[in-house]
Amino acid sequence: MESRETRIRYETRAKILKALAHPSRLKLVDRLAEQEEVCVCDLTEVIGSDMSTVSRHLSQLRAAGIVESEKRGQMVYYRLRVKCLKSLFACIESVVKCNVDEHLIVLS
Amino acid sequence: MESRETRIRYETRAKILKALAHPSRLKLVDRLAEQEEVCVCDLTEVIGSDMSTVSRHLSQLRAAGIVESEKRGQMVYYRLRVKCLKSLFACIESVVKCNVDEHLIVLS
DNA sequence: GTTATATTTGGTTAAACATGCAAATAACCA
DNA sequence: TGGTTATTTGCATGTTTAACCAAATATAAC
Repeated sequence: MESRETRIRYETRAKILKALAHPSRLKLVDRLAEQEEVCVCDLTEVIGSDMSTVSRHLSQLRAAGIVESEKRGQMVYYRLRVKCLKSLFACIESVVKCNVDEHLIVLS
Repeated sequence: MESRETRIRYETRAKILKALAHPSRLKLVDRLAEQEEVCVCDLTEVIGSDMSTVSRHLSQLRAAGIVESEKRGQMVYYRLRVKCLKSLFACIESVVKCNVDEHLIVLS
């Protein structure tokens, strides 16, 4: 017995977490946390994949409301739309630390 | 130019986020936040999927170090291993709120 | 207008994920 | 021992994801 609202709430949260749940996208967010805005070409260098791949990662972050973009000239600049990432990552890190402490190896 | 440590750090974080990035697993975490420990059978009722499916979701959360389990008798009890989920979800919620405010509909 | 640059989108392919059913385990009960 | 309950695992299936290349779009420069 679950209300439609409840279901949507969990799906919405999951969608946002999923948007963050990829090494390249985490790296993009980290890079955007250092500098107000960065163009796709610079972000592509950071990631080291094909630009089309990076563009799709950025689309996912934008669809989740984590970043926003603005085109100026022939370049597209992305910036973070969310300020609380630091506390979120602090939590993730505490999981990591706890895993390491207890020798629970998460990464294969 | 990326060190092995850096790569592993992002992969580790992504793995934890991915473990959380599913509606059923978020619901499991929410349920476990209300009560010290809950058996698989009760969690299965909360989710409403096949018990085998719920068991696999729980394995994923455990592999990421988010929950831990203990068998007592014929039942297996799961409990949260992480205490900071509240601030993590607060961040996710702030993204949701921001999205709603700006009429950026995240959910199809 | 033509050419070059930045970015996104279409198409394809391989890998990962989610799910349910059935079978395997394990513990308890009679 | 044999039967019941709780949980996990093997297997099959359909869905989603990630990646790259190539093509489309858009803007700037000449």
